[in-house]
Amino acid sequence: MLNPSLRDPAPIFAALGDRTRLALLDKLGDGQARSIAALSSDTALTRQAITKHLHVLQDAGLVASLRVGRESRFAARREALDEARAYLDGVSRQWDDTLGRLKAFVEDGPTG
Amino acid sequence: MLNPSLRDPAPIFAALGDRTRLALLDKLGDGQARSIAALSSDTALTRQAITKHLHVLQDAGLVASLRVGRESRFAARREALDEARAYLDGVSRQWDDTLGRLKAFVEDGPTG
DNA sequence: GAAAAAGGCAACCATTTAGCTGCCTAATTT
DNA sequence: AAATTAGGCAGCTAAATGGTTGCCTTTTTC
Repeated sequence: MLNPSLRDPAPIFAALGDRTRLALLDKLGDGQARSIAALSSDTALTRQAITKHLHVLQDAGLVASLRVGRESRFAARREALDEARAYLDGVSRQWDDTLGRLKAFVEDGPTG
Repeated sequence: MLNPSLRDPAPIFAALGDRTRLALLDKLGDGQARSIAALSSDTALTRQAITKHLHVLQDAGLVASLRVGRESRFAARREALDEARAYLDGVSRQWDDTLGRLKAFVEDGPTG
């Protein structure tokens, strides 16, 4: 098995697998915590749709939220992102060792 | 906007967002091309389920297939993986610059 | 040439997902 | 205290997802 890491990275990738959510992470990328209203303005989607996406990101650990007065502020979290990166780096490292055979697949047809 | 890369990385992440598919990529990680039958053995799932997953991976560019005689051989592809890695690295680099503010969010509450 | 192995195709089902609307509560603002 | 703003909660719908079974074609093998 490749990555014997403790958590299953699939939910993190699943959370990243949506344009709207990637855009939200992009907005939060400056480190500012933002309210749902702030994150919903300048989108075509409704506040509730954005709220759902934020919860998906939060369940995956990619953002954290904090209630402040009447608003809920969301901010990006490094940890889950780093898990995803570490996983992909592990896969990439494994594939590095076998590039020759992959090349052979393309040029000469599969050998396995 | 963060990554002005040509393709939308969301479909790649979506393809990675499933345990079964990550396991398939893991199996293909040694560079050997494998038939659907080979990839379906030792799974609890049916051949057809595995076939569907392989097509999801193929649509995302993470694997390539080649018909050889009566079998379809699948092999891992670097390109899509590298796109995903490059995207996450870009996000990570952006977040690096703002770690101080993220820290402040955790310790002192959000400031935005 | 018959049997077995590999796999494509289609239909079906249950669950999840992505979005909406409507309504209610809780803070702020005026 | 009334109006506004932020957002939670519930219910609904359409489409996508993950899985199944059944059947057919093609290629090997015996």
